[in-house]
Amino acid sequence: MGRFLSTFQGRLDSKGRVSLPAAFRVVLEEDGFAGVFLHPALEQPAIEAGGNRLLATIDGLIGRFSPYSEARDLLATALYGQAETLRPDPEGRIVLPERFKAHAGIGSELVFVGLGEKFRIWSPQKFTAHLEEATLSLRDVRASLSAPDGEGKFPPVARGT
Amino acid sequence: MGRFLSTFQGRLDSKGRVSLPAAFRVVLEEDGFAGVFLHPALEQPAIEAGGNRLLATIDGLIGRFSPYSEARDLLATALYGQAETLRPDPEGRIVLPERFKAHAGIGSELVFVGLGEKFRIWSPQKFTAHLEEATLSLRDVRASLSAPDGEGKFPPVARGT
DNA sequence: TTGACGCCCAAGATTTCCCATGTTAGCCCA
DNA sequence: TGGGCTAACATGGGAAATCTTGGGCGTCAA
Repeated sequence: MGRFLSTFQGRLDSKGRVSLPAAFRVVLEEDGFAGVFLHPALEQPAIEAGGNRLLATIDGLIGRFSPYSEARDLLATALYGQAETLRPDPEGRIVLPERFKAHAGIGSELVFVGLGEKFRIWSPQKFTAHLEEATLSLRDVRASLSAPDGEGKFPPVARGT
Repeated sequence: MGRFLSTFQGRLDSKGRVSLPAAFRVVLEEDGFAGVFLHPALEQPAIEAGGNRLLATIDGLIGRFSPYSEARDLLATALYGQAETLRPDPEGRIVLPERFKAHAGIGSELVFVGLGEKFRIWSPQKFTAHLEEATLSLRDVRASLSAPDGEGKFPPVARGT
């Protein structure tokens, strides 16, 4: 299954529309999702977006808690309540809700960054800064890859698909 | 099947009507429910609402307790006894019973918050506070996902599809 | 008669759709 | 290998369809 790869620049037109990168639209269609699912990133001033795969991840997270449990309600509020599904117009453009633009500090320009099963939308400046920081942290991760298990800042974790 | 997603603002007009967000009406129709089912939230000053799926969840919850058990009576009283089914007018508006508005502290403005299989109706102020709490616990969950087993507010969960 | 409620109609404001125009990238052929 | 040609994309706007809101009426019931 295709992945979201590479980064693309975009600009909001006078009506607030941006076209999703064609490469990303292809992945979304493969994924069989009619539209894009978006939610604010937890720890970053960015928007996360994706299709069914992303949605399934979230469903999985919420679905572990039983209905009417406190944990479930809180998670659903933070994830579903802040999320949005947008349908691109026939040309593949979407309009970002004001709330998202505010969270990500997006003005008239933005950047789409592929992360494999999902992608992020950033303001160019914020992304540049984030990238720099990420590059630094990456060294630590890399170091932990070659260190014996259990050492390093990033403990290795088992992962499923 | 569609989910209730995102949050919407609403306002009561001079007759006490609010329009249900169009996106939510679509989900309710898909769900095949003629109207909206509402009941006061158990732990929060908010109203919970939904369609057949919500009803099924409630049935399941109550069904777990044996007939004539105290727990069952309590739940049934709280969930069914306080509930109400409203039918939107041709424009998709409903009138909230006074009792609900009182429970949720709703004045003339309110917020609809999608939670997947159901949605909640809050007073804007109360919701803002609740959202903050929800966001914090989401961070905890995220932390517990990457933390060593057994730590964090939320129990560790297995990963993988 | 008065008030609550349901239905109908009428704007206004958005959002969605449709079409037209630059641009870019890839391709074919001389 | 250079020069078009064509197909896909990204854009810009205008037109049409939706949604949200605010009232007007008529009905039913207290």
